[in-house]
Amino acid sequence: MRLSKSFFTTIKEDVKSQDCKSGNLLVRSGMITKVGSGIYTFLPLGLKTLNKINNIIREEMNKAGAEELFMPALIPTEYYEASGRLNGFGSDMFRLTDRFNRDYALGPTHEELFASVAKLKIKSYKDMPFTLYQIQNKYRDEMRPRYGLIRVREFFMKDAYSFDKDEAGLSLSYNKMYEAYKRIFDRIGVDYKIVKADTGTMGGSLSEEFQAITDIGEDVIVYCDNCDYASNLEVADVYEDGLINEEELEAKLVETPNKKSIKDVSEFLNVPVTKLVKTLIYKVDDKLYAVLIRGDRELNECKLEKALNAKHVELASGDEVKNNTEASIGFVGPINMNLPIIIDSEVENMKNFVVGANIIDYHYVNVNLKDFKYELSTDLKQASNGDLCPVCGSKLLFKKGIEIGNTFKLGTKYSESLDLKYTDEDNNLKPVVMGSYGIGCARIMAAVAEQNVSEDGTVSWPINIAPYEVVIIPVSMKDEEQVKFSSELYTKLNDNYDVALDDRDERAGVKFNDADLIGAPIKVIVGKKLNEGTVEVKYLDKTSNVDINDVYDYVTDIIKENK
RNA sequence: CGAGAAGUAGCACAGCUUGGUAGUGCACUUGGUUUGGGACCAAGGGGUCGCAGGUUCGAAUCCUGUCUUCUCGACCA
Repeated sequence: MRLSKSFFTTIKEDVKSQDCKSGNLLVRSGMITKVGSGIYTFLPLGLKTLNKINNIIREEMNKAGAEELFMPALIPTEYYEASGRLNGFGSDMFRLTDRFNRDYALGPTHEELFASVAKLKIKSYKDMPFTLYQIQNKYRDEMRPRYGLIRVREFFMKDAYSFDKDEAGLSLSYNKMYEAYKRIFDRIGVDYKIVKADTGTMGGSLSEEFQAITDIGEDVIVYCDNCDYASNLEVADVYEDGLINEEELEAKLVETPNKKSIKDVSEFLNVPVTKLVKTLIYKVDDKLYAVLIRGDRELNECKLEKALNAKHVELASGDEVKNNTEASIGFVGPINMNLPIIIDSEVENMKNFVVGANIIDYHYVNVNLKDFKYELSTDLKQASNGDLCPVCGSKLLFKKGIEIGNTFKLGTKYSESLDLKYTDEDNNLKPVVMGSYGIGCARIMAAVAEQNVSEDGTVSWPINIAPYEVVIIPVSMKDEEQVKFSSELYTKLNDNYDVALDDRDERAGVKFNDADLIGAPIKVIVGKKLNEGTVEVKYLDKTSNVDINDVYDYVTDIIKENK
């Protein structure tokens, strides 16, 4: 593209409307522009990158045997009624009515429609497996859109579903998508980690997320450098201390005046915090529970929610604790507790520990499991700094990530609620076994930008998704030789590559700055040294003087090597 | 949804307290000088001050309502 003839517009200063580096860069470089809260237009430059991302996704999906289709965003609400999710989405779903007062939604997700499409084909076990996908807009009425393209209300998503007759088939389909996802993200050039993730309230047996590593990530990922272990914090396992071999003593009441915190009690009684067990009163869907966990641990609310199959959990207020136990915060404990008790599995391995006495200003020491009854023991620990890898025992590391992809073994949850069944070899009706696979297309763009923005607010795009692979800059448009050479090189390169020729009648500084803003990985600067027979080629941070007869090969070699 | 803040030219802002008919920088137009990292000088163009109502001789400014946007929190298949 000749920039003089292009819809190309950049903004010199930071924009106030953006709250992160990538949003600022994307707006300043003229790739996107904001229309409303969480709603964006993709300008020609931005659409080039988005299309490149989408093409890579398409190529790899097709290679993996998935077939593309296209569904509407405007969906009659009957589809969501049938699956029972109309209320589940609540106000996250954009709803509207037509002129006859019929109800519609802007689809937040398309499980229902995929299932109804699959029904067209699936009658017998012989009709599977197959995988369908689309790249389409999704609509979610987010409470608070933010971070440029990262949390928006209308967004592009590649969603795919696999349909199999059994778990074994699902595993094969799943692995194909998993491998395709790795190739997609590798080709795009995003820095990512694959982590174990929450299977949510939707059930399903395995969920893995592809997380782009950035500081503005909304998820925390936990990983190990020594082995492959990586997990979303929500479900991260922690290395658990084993059974303590101690003779069980008799529980004893001790006075601990005004010692409420774990630290205070530990110091006052002179016992290590790992000998303490704290009792947290949680409100789980309006029902109160006492939850026990070792003194130095934090509780993972996501795990608690799952363990109790609850919709919402929160710590009970001070008043709620007072009104429902014999004590107040700091002194509640499992003995003489009238609320149901849940314990973290690690507590099972402890002996002679300290707990609140359920009497203000008292604790029990030498407490053992036999001293109280509990309903459930399960892993409730939040991984935190200093914890060890549950697989190899090395130190766990933490980073923030943005979810850019998700692969999920859904199983039969949806096929059952959506009545998607087939006849098997023995003439029995069985639910189809499904997998779901999503990618946030434009979110990748934001994540990559976030990862590659430099201090001065410019960017260098990975070559496979750069809007332009090469920018050619004739330094002076008054120099006929520069103009001529640039134009010839442009014509030659542009046949096979995506090239911008900055033939605008601008000062060199303006062109250099704009080139940095649009982030072309290769810059060819045609300047003074042209009459000595060389031009400058800048790739990443390296600048080389290249003979004008070799430039074409030099540039094409860089592209070929890095694609 | 709770708490807070802001809407004035394409962008970033001042003016508002103390009402008198709109301003600065960038961008834009024209002319000139410049020309390897966002040039300079000069002259211009562009705004029903978010919207609606009220007070007043007179409202960007005061009052009421409303819409939108942003920040923090809660929420997030």
